[in-house]
Amino acid sequence: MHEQYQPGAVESQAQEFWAQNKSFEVKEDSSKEPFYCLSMFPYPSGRLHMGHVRNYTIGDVISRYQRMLGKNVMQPMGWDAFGMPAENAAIQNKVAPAAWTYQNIDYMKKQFNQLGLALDWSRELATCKPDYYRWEQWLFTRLYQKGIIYQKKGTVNWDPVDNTVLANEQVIEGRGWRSGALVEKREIPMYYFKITAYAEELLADLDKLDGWPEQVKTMQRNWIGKSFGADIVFDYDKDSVGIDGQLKVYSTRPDTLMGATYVAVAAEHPLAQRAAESSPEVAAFIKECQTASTAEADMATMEKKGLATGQFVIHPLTGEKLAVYVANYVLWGYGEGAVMAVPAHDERDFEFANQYGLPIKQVYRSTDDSLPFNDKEWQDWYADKDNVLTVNSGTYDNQPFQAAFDAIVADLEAKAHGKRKTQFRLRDWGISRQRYWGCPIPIIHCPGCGDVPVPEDQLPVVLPENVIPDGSGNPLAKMPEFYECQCPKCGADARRETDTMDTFVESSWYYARYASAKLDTGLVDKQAADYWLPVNQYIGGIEHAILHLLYARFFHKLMRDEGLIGSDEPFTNLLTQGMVVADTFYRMQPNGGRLWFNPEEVEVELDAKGKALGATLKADGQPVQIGGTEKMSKSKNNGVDPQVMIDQYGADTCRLFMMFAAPPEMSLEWSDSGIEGASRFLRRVWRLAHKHVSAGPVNRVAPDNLSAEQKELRRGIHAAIEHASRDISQHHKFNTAIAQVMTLMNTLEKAPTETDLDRSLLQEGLESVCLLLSPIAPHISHVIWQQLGHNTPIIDEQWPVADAAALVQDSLQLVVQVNGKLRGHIEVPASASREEVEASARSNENVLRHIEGQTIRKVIVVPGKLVNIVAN
RNA sequence: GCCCGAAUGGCGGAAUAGGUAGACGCAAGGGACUUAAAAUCCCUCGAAGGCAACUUCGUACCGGUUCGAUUCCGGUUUCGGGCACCA
Repeated sequence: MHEQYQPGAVESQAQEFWAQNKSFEVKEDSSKEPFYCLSMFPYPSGRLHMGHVRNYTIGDVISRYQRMLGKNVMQPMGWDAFGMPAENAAIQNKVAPAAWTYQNIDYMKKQFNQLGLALDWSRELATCKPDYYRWEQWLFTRLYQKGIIYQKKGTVNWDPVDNTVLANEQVIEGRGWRSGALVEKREIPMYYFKITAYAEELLADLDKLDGWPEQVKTMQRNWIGKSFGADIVFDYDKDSVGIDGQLKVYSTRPDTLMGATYVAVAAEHPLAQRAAESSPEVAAFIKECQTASTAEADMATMEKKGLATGQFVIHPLTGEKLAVYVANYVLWGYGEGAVMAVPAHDERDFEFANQYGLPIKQVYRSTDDSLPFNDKEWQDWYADKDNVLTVNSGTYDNQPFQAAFDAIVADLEAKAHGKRKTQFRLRDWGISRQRYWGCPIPIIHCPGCGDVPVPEDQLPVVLPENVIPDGSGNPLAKMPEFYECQCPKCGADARRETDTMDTFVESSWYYARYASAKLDTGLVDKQAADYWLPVNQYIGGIEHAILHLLYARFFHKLMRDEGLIGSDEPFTNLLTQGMVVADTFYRMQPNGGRLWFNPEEVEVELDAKGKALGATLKADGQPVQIGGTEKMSKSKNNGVDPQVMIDQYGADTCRLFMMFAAPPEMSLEWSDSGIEGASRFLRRVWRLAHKHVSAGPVNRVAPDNLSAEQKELRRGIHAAIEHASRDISQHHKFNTAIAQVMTLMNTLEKAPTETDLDRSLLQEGLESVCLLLSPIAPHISHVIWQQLGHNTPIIDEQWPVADAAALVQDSLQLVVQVNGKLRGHIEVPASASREEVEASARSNENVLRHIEGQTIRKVIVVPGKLVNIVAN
C-alpha cells in the first residue's frame, strides 16, 4: 500500500477490476430480488456537465447501496440522442447531426467510465438508432390503428423569413432567433396522442405513487386539472351576427352565469372570423393577435387587449344581449376558444371590463357583508365559496355556491342550453415536428387511401443520416428519395410523411427498452419486463416534474394496454434532484450588456472574518462585480468543467463532494474549497488505513471486557453505522450519512493502538468506514478493503448492520428548561424513573435560581430528551 | 399571470414525529512542526454584555397556536423550477 493517496492509480485499479469481471452486467435471476435503478438519460451535448455528474452519482450511490443489501441491481445507460442542438450544431459547423451526435456519445461514455459508475453497458441504447426507433414507429402504427393517435390542426410559431417552424425557445421577444423576423402563428396539420383519454387514470393513479415527492404529484394534479363545471350555450343574436347559430363556452362557475356581462372569443374563432369579413378593424386586430407567441406564459403576462365585434349573443337564462369581444387572452385550441365573462367575480374579466367600460354585475355577496361591493376594486369572492350567497340573480338569490350551481345547471339542461361537464386542463399531446433530426412518423399519404400507417414488415422508416440542415424548412421535405413512395394498400404513388416526432416520445419508453435493449423481435421481452419493471428508483431533475414524467406515465399505460407490460405505473420511487449552481462575476459593457467571467478567472477578496469584500479579475487586477449564485450555464459563464475536477482530484473526491455539499433535492453550490475539503478527508482515510495496515496483521479479539473508553469507541462505530444507514435508506440524505463517517474518522484517528483489542477495534472501525463509504467513493473503498485483508471485492459485501448491544448507554444527558428556556444539563442513569429525572432536574443549581420564589405549575418530561419546568 | 418549491452563522449545510439552534465540512484567526514552503496537528469561531458563572437577542418579514415553534397555522417579501416545440 502506497503511503500517499494517489487517486489516479487507485481509480484505474478499481475500474479495471470491474471491467474485467463485468461486475455490473446483470441478468434476470429469479432467485434474487431485482432492483432497477435509473437516472434520466442524458442528451449527448458534447461533454458532461456538473448536473450530469450529480444526477449519475446519486443513481450510482443508490445502486451500489442496494447491491450491498443483496439485490440484483440493474443500472443501465443510454442516450436521448435526437433533438434540436444537433441541428443547430450542424448549421453552425456544417457537420451532419448524426456524426456530431455519435462523436459526443463516444466522448461522454469515456467520461462516464472515469466517474466509476456501476453501469451495465451491455444494455446501452441510443434513441437515434433504427434498432431503437423502429419500435417507437411500430407502437405508433398500432396506436394509430386504435385511434389513440389522430390528426388535427395545431398552432405553431412560423418564421416567415426562414420559412420554418420555431420552437418556443427560438422565439426571442416575438422574433425568430436567427432571422429576427416577427413570428406569426400558423395552423398546420399535426398528429396528436389522445392523452386526455387517460386523464382520469393519470390523475387517480397519482394516489398510488407513495414513493413520489408530494410536490411533484401536486404539480401533476394541477396540470391535469380536473374541474367540475358546465357547457353553456348562447344563441347568436341573428340581427347582429347575420346567421343563426350557437356559441358554446365551458365554465367552472356556471353559478355566476347571472353575472355574465359579455363573452370573449379567440381570434381564430368562427365568430371573430365572420366579424372580420365585414370589419377591417376586427380583421386588423385578428392579424395583430396572430403575431404573438404561442407560449402560455407570454399569453398570461401580455397586456389584455380586445375589440368589440359588433356581434351579440343571447343570455340563455335572461334573454339579455351580451356583446361578443375578440380578445387576445382567449386561447384557441383550448376548450371552446370562447369564454363567458363575469367581471364582478373574476380578476381578469374585471380588469378587461374596466379597460373597455363593460358592465360589472355583482352576483355574490359575503354572508356577513364584510366585503362591500366596490366596482373600483375587485373582491375575491371566487376564492371563498363558503361564506357567500347569491345576489342580483333573480330566482337564484340567497343561495350558497353549490345550490346556485345546481339550480342554474338544471335550468340550462332543461332549456337544452347547457350541460354539466367534467373537464380537464390537460390537452392532447401534439407530436409532429417539422424537423430533420427526429424519429420519422411512419405514415404514408396516399391520394386514394388517405393516411396509411407503414406496415410492420416495412419498418423501420429509416432517417437518412448524411443530411446537413441549413436552418430553413425541413430537409426531409426537400428529399424526394425520402418522401417518394408507394401506398402500402393500393400501390399507387404516394408521399411519405416528412414530419418527425417530438423527442419526448423517445424518452417516454426508453426505461422499458432497457429490460431487453438488444431484442430485435419486439419492443420488450415480456419475461424481462416482468422481472425488471417497474423502475424501483428513478432519478432526475425537478424540471422534468410535469412533462417528461407525465408522458412516461402515459406511455406506460399505453404499453400496458398493448399487452407489452404488466404494471400500471413506470416509476415506483422518484427522486428529483436540485440544480448545480455557482457564483457569477461580470463587468458592465459600454452597450449596457454584461460580460461574464468564469469563477476560475476571478480572485475574491475576503475580510478578516472571511466575508467577501469584492472581486478582481486575475488577468488585469481590476475589479469585477459579484453577480450572485446562479445555475451553471454557458450564458453566465459560471460553469465548472467536471473533467478538470476529475483530472485534478479524482472521481471519488468529486463524488464525495457532490454528495456531501447538499441533500439531493436541494440546489448544490459549487465550491472549490469544498472539493478541497473532500479531497482532504479521503487522504485522511487513506493515511489512517496505511498506518494501520503497515503495523502488521491484526489479531482479531472478541469485543468483550472493553474499558469505558473502548466501549465508547465501539459505540461510535456502531452509532455511525446506525445513523448513516438510516440517513441513506429513509431519505437519501447522503450528506448527513457522510457527516457520520467523518465524525467516526475523527474518533478513529485519536484511538489508541497499543493492545490487540485496540487494533481489533480500529480494524472494525476502518472496515465500517470502507463499507459506509463504498457506494459514494467506490474506488478508494475497493482498494483499502483489499488492504484490510479481504479477498472478495467490497461491491459484493453486505451493508453493515449496527450491533444493538454496542449502542447501549449507561447514562444519559438531559436538558433542563424553565418555561421553555434552556437552564442546565443533568446526567441521569439510563434506567432512571420519571420521578428521579424530575428530582434531579429540580435540584440543578441554575434551575433553582430561575424558579426561586415561583410556583411550579407543571413539569414536562420528554423521556431521554428533556425536562421542562413551568413556573410563575 | 398561473402552478410548485426554497429562505438558518462569513459560506455549504445539520436539527427522528413540536423538545439543547448551528452536527459535519469550508473559510477565517491564533499556535505547533519545518531552514522554508506544502502537507499535517492543536485551539478559537452566530451577535451583544460579562474576569467568569452566566444573561439577553437570534432560523427572510409580520402576526397566531403551544409549557416549548427552524418545525404547525394565517399573511407578506425575495429567489428558483415549470407553463405543453429546450431537454
